Amino acid sequence: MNAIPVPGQPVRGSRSGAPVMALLDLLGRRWAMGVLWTLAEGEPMTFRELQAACETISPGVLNKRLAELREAGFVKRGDGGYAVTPLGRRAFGLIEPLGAFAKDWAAHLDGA
Amino acid sequence: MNAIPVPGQPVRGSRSGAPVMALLDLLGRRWAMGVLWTLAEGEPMTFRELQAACETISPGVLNKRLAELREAGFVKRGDGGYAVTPLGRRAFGLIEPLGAFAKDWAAHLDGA
DNA sequence: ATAGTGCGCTATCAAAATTATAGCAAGAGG
DNA sequence: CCTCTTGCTATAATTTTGATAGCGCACTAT
Repeated sequence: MNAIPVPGQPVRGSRSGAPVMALLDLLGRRWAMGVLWTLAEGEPMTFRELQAACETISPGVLNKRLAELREAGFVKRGDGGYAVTPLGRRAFGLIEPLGAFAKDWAAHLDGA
Repeated sequence: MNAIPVPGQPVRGSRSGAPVMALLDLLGRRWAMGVLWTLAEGEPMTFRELQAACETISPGVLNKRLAELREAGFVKRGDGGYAVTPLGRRAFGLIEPLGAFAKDWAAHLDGA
C-alpha cells in the first residue's frame, strides 16, 4: 500500500516536498476533502454512515482515504465511530470557506 | 472529453450537485490546486513555464487541467500566457492559507 | 528559400487510481 | 443456532494520470 505524502519527502508535484505540496497531494486525492468535510459536519460517524453520507463513494476508496487521513493525523477512530482530530478540524476550517465561494462560483457560471 | 463538474448537476460525490461538491470535484483533480497555486504566484506564464514550474506534470494533464480551470472561469489566456481571473484569484486566496497550515502539519508529524 | 528554434499542444501507451459490486468475519441480539 | 449490523477486503472493469515522442505553426537568422 502506498504511503501518505510526507512534507520533506518528494511528493507528486514537487521533488523538494514543500509542505504545501505534500498537503495538496494528500487532500487532492479523490474524495479526501469530501470525506473530511462530511465527517467534520456530522461526527462521530460509523464507516457505513460516512459511506451513505458520501452517496457514491466505494468502500475501498473510503477505507483508503480514512487510512490516509488517520495517518496524517486529521481523523481518528473513537467511540461512536470516526471523528476529526483538532488538527483535522483546523484543516476543515480552512476548506469550509469554499462552501460560500462555491455558491458565488455557481452564480458566476450561470450569470455569464 | 469529459466536462467540468457543474454546480446543480450530479458530480462525483453528490447526486444533488451541491456547489461545494462540484468545486471539490474540480479542485480535487490531480494538479488542479497546484496549477492554480503556481500560476497565481507567477502570472502570467506560458504553457512551458508552467510545466517547468510544476516540475513533474505531464503536458497532457496540464492541458486538461488548464482547459477545466478555464471553463470554470478561474484561469484565462491572455498576453504573455496564462493568468488567473479575478475569480481564480479569490479561489487562490482561499487555498493560500493551506501553506501556513501545512507547516504546522509538518511540525505535528515530526513532533509526535 | 531554408534551416533552425521555441511554443502550444496532441498522440500514444503504460501504470496507477478509482469505481462498482460481492461478500466475508466478528460481534450483538434473539 | 440464526439473523442482522458493522467494518471492511477482494476482484475486476473503467477512468485518470504519467511519461515520452513529436507535430504544426510562427518567427528568426542564414
